[in-house]
Amino acid sequence: MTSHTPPPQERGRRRRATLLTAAVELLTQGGFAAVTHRAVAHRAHLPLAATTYYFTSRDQLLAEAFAQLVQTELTTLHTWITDHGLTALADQIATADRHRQLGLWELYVHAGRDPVLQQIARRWTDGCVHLIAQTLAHPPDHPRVRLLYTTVSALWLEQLVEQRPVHETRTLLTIAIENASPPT
Amino acid sequence: MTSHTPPPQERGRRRRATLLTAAVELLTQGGFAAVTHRAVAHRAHLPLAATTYYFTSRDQLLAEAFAQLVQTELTTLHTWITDHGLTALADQIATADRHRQLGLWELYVHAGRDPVLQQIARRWTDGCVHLIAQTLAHPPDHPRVRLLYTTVSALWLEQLVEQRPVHETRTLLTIAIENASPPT
DNA sequence: ACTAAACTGGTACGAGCGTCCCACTCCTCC
DNA sequence: GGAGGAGTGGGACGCTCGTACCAGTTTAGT
Repeated sequence: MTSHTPPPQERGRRRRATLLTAAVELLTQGGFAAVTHRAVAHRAHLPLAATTYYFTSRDQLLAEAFAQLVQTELTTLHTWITDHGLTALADQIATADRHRQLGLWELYVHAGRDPVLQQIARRWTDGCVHLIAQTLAHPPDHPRVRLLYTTVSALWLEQLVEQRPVHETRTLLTIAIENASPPT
Repeated sequence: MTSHTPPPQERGRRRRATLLTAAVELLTQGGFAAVTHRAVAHRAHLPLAATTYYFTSRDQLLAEAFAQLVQTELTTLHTWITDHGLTALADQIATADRHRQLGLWELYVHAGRDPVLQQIARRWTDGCVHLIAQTLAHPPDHPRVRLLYTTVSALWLEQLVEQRPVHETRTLLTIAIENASPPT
């Protein structure tokens, strides 16, 4: 199994999914280095060899975990924004599972060194931009939308890493959204 | 030597510095995981045991390397901005050593999991904000300055990781700077 | 000149890693 | 119901890692 062809049997597919979930969980808890074959297998309650049976290499496992993480994160963000609006994002950032987010960013930065991951990283950015454009009812390729996303993501990362008081982030976020909504 | 007291002898201090430089270089080339005792020692042309003699642990070595990296990066940025101005930053980002920058960001994200590194990360942000405030002749605690820094850093990271066309980054950067300079 | 501390460098240890191997069992399809 | 592929799981290999050890050498202070 060199490429990614899903296992033909039902149980195999389930096992593969279990491993992937375990990998994502480990990634979001201990970051990057925590995703080892043994740790994944142990967490999934499967023997070690299952990891190499369903994934050709650790890199492939990580890439798929990243893709899945991005996917779920996008849908989570989508429902949150439609429910609470953009400005309340600061609270979402403060509330959300820190380690999960850190794992996501860790992989994002790592994507700079790996073309496969880079593609997934772009998909993430595009997804977020699309999401914001939808919320603001702007065309998705509008530079201001693009800029707003960039700013929001940076605020997010900064809050995540440096853990400054939340109200600062909220203030900055408000200004950023104002900037993105030019005189109508 | 549990804490960080500089070696009393001249040669010792030189060796310690050599090791630190080697660690920074490795960090900027292979990222994070590349900074092992053996790799550092080999690069510094010193025996393995020198690393554990001058640094209590790998964590300490990494922390000091991060601090040094932040320091030099800040001064580099300072001279570049005073020479070429803020808008030309996009070119700087495109020109600069990608791996070096990636290493820096890698550690930045990792700082979210480590209080010691977190402090250094804050110092970095504060330094950059101070720098931008100086350039724009604004008070350093002005929210717009703070926001501009955040946006710039995000553009920087995005360009670094996703490697999109540079002119996009330049466009966004220009808008961001406009936003930060309100109607005077 | 002598002593104590700083320093040196080769080596060893135990652990964890990715990956591979292989005898075995189960399932599916003819 | 038998063959063959899919799946299973225990173990092993070769490697690198952080760290510790220690006999020896250099240096600084008296």
